[in-house]
Amino acid sequence: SNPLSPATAATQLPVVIAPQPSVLKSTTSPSSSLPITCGDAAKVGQLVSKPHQTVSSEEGINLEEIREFAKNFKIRRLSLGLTQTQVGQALTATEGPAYSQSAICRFEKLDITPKSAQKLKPVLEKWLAEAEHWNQKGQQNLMEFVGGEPSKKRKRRTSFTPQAIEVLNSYFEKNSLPTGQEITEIAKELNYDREVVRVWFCNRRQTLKNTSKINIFQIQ
Amino acid sequence: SNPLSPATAATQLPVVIAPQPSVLKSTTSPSSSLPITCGDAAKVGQLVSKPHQTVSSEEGINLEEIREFAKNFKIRRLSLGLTQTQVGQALTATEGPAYSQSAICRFEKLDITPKSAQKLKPVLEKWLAEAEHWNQKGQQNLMEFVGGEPSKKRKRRTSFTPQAIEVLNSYFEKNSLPTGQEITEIAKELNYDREVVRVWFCNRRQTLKNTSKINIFQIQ
DNA sequence: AGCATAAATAATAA
DNA sequence: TTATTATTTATGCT
Repeated sequence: SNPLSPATAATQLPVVIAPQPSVLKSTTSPSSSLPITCGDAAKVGQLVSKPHQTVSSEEGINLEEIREFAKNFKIRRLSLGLTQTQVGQALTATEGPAYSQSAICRFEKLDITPKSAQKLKPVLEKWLAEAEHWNQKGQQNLMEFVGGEPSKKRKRRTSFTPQAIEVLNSYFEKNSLPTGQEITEIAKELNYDREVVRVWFCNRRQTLKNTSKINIFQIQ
Repeated sequence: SNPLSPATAATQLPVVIAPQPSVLKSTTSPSSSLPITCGDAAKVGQLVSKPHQTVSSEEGINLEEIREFAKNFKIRRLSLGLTQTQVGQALTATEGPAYSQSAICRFEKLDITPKSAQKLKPVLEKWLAEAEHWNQKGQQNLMEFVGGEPSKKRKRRTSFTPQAIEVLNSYFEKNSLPTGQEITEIAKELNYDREVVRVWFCNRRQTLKNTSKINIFQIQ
């Protein structure tokens, strides 16, 4: 199976979120002493903080339920290793109109009206459950479901221009351990500091080492 | 009590992390087909991917156990709403020498030697358990334990005037990487917070990079 | 309704 | 490790 998920029966430390887990980011700041303007478009995050009003009067919406879901949604999303952007894009692809990163963000923060939240909740719930289902079958399946690149590598930090990197890489391919003389020449050609080029090769070798984690013979 | 933790008995959707949760970020890219140079200082992330070697031969270290812990550590940390920086700072305060954000990052990514990981694991385990304990008693207690501000609010988003942006851009054109001294002067001239100006340059460099990246065909 | 981008967080070159 | 870049999240705005 997935090399990232070996055959050990269960996690050694089963992660069970505490009965009353904290909000991931204390975004719904409880210390906010601003008066709740329960006017035309009060947000869930505001309403739910009112102790006795857990059900939106007009709509018959269980705000408490939504709040719990929003909280759990974030944790489950993170457990799957997904970003708000990924969720938004995937939803846009599968569910129809458009779900921007902003929309996911605002849902998680409950910075939306109860009506919007109520509408969005089942969509997210269904999608997340499906995503978790695919994840069971391996990370690759999840990423396929999400629609992102299966293994989009994080771009390496660099202060070099793309052109320079291309040249450096071509040199590196030929010889990953250039001599001092060669380094000097490359630096001159690219018009970079010699020391910078030397360090680039060091880090490049380092990266190679660190990224060559997977045994090529190990078919998942 | 805490307005964030109302009296509802339990979470409606108890978040139980799946038996085999995925790594949060797919950092250990499985597609890498580079040969493993099992040299002097193989990292846990490297070693653990070798199917039959779950125990480091020399050290008697259970790599699989460490990997599971690292994975769960991240999820549990996020569930508590803590950042790597917070963990590092708190550990530095309570446990002694120094645990930087980078150190936590590297542990979670297992970009460290088994020996280091083995040494760090119990420290993190103990600390995290304690943090979870305090969290049970309310978010405030957790934040107190962590030592950070109870509810550090996100800075309000700054709106630059068009004039200010014009000036900033002209500076950026001349030098996209101003020194601390220069930043201070620019901030003073424009009457903006120094930090705000610094971040503006960071983001501006980012934007430039992202837009100039479009025409790169590095399709392998 | 969502884009553009400021701010915050994580990863990594030095 | 430490500074800085890369990435993600959050929000001002229209």
